[in-house]
Formats: sequence, structure tokens, C-alpha cells
Amino acid sequence: MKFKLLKTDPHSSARLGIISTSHGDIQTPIFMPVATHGAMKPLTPAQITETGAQIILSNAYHLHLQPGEGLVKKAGGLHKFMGWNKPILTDSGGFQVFSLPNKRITEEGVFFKHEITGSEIFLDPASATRIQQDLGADIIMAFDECIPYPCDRSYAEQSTKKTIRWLKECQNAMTDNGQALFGIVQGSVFEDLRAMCAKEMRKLDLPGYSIGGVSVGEGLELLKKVVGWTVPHLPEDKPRYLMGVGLPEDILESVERGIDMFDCVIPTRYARSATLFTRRGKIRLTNKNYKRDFYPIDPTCNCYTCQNFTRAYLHHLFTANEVISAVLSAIHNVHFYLKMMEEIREAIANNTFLAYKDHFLAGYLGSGK
RNA sequence: GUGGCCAUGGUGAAGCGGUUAACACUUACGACUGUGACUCGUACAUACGAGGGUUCGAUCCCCUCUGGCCACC
Repeated sequence: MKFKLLKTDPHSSARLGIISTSHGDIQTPIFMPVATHGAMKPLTPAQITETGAQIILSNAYHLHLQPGEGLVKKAGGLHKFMGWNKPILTDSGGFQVFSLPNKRITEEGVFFKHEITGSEIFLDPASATRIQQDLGADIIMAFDECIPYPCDRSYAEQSTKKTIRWLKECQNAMTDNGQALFGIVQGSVFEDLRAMCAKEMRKLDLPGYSIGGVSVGEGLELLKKVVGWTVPHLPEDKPRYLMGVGLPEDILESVERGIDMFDCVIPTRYARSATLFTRRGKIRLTNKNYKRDFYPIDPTCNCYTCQNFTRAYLHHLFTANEVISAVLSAIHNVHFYLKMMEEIREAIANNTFLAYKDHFLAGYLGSGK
């Protein structure tokens, strides 16, 4: 994997770049839709491609449980297994340390309770790395501890140091198979911890760096601060990935502060519960005022769903609990995100990023809504 | 025709003398940020078939009516 920084916005820290992988190039800033189990919830790879996705995210933890990295490897790797020949990034399972209820964290790793079988499974930096190597994604993530928010300083400091140590163990576990290992900066909402973590990780000369432990309830204002504290300590010539973010406004604010990559479940998850993104804000298609609304979800959108279906039809599909309600909605939401990213890149290229951001937010957050 | 049982919101239903009529579903509106088609939050019977009566007080007791179910003729 290689990253080429094409330009930096003269009015902000927004950047334009290209990540090259053996499965193709990725234009940054980019949003990565999430396909945790090796499947993007309701969409086929062909549909994912149609939304404009350049890279998707899968999760090593989930694939380890089912069907197991050994089987994926035997199938020829994750790309071949799931029929997706563009770049893939796998998350290590570090986030599950944060999000799953039954786990025990030690200095060496984390014990999880298998959700289905109830058996105990153990993940540590070495095993998480090995799993991801077997899966064969283009970019793999370090095994970290995603610190909950709020969190007291002493725990945050101890956890952050552990994450740094774990990163070194991940790096040591790497074999030269062409995959790129990204480190994950933690440090909760403490400026010095974020800076310390970024500086320490920078010394390891990794192909990319991410910021983790955000979007865990701290809110947009703190998110902006955390990104602002961290980015200056990261190398210019390596991609920066803000994990698990976010809403359109979160992404715009973070691009402005120098982030290149994003992932989030929001567009696909919201699609399943009838929340759709439009240039004028989110709408919830199950609301009864859409029952007789014969306009597309977003009249300015050129996705398959908006070109062919009305809000009234989608409202009907959700009411009738038809599975393609999720399919058509996900196509739109993912397309919406990726179109926004495309426009962000165009704006940076034209030195008009801040104007674009203001214009977008004015329409999206809007007057009435 | 006679006897018995029952009648609570959009639905299924608790309560059976005492200030807010349980719960579930539906519905409505929210939430969801390194993903269980999940889940969660909030709202929703001035009202207990109708009319009388007893009582300090009735959805809960009594009478009549109306409606439904069952049994017998």
C-alpha cells in the first residue's frame, strides 16, 4: 500500500490524496461502508459497486467467530470469498472490547464470551494480527482498547499506554505479505495523552494512522478537539483514518481538520430503520407524511433508488416490512455518503472546501429543521 | 321461549369498592457513529356496553335494557 498526498487545502487542513493497493486505488478523503461479516447488510457486491464504494470495512472479530479465518483463507482470502475485488480494510476486534458486554480485559489481551456458543475466546495483538493476515485485507488495524467515554484520566493513561504496547506487538507479528498495518491513537479526551500516543506511534513508522475512541458519546465539539489535538502529531505523508465516524457533519468537520478516511455503520443501519439522508437533512420514511409523497427520497439524487422509486413506495415497503425497503434505502444512503465525499474531493481540488462545507451544512442542517 | 356466562382503548387482555385503570401488540414521534433486518426511549382509555340504584365513594355490588356466547326446549 502506498499513499500519495496530492494537495492540502490552502484554507484548512483538508487534504486530497490517493491510496494505492494491489486491489486498486482509493481517492481520499473517502468513506468506507461497513460489511462486518463480509457482507454489507442488505447489498450485493454489485450494488455496493454501484453506490460508488472504493473500499469497504470488515471485522476480524466477527469473521473469526464465524466462519473462522481458516475457512476464509482456504476460500482464497476475503476478497474472493465475498466476491469483492476492490480494497478491503479489516478492523481488529478492538472496538468489540468496548462494545460487547461480556469481556475481561487484561494487560495481555481480552477474553470474550462467544455470543452464540457461550465459549470463551481470547484475542491479543498477535492473534488479532494473525487473523487479519489470514483474512487478507489490504489494510489491517492494530488491536487496541477503545476507551469508553467518559473515562477518568488514570484509566485512560494506563489504557493508552497498553494500546501503544499492543501496537508494537502487532507490528512484530506482521509478516511481509503486502498488507498495511494502521496504528490507532487513543487517549480519550485528554490532549496530552492524545499527543503522547500519536508521537509514540509515529516512531513506529507505520503506513497509516487512525484515531480511535471517538464517537462513543463525547459529542461533536469534543470530537473536533480530539482530532485537532491528534492530527498535528501525525506524519503528513501517511493516511489518517478517523474510526467509526460518522454523521455528515462529523465527516465535514474532520476533513477540515485533516482526516482522509472514515467508516461508519450509520448509512446502512439508518437505512434499515427508514432514516434516509437528503440534502435538506435526514428524513424518516415511516413517518405518515410520506404516505402520499410521490417525490424521490432526494430529488437531487441520481442513485438507483431515487431514479426509480418514490417516498410513498418506500413508506409502503417499510410498513409492509418488505426486505427491499432496506436494500433500496441502503443504496441511497451509501450513495449519499460517497457522493458527498466525491464533492468534498472536488472542492479541495478547487480550493473551495470551506465554501462547500458551509453550503452543504446550510442545506443539510437547514433553516426549518 | 327458558336457564347460565360475559360485555374494559385500534387489538389481545389485567384489575373486581377508594387519589395516576397493569401489561403486551398496533399506532405516532424520537434515538442509533471501528453494525443482530436488532434494540431502546417517549406518547396514546376524563374512561371500564346503556340507563337507573346502593354507598362518603363504583369499572368492581343490585335492577332494567341492549349486545354476544353456551346449554336446554
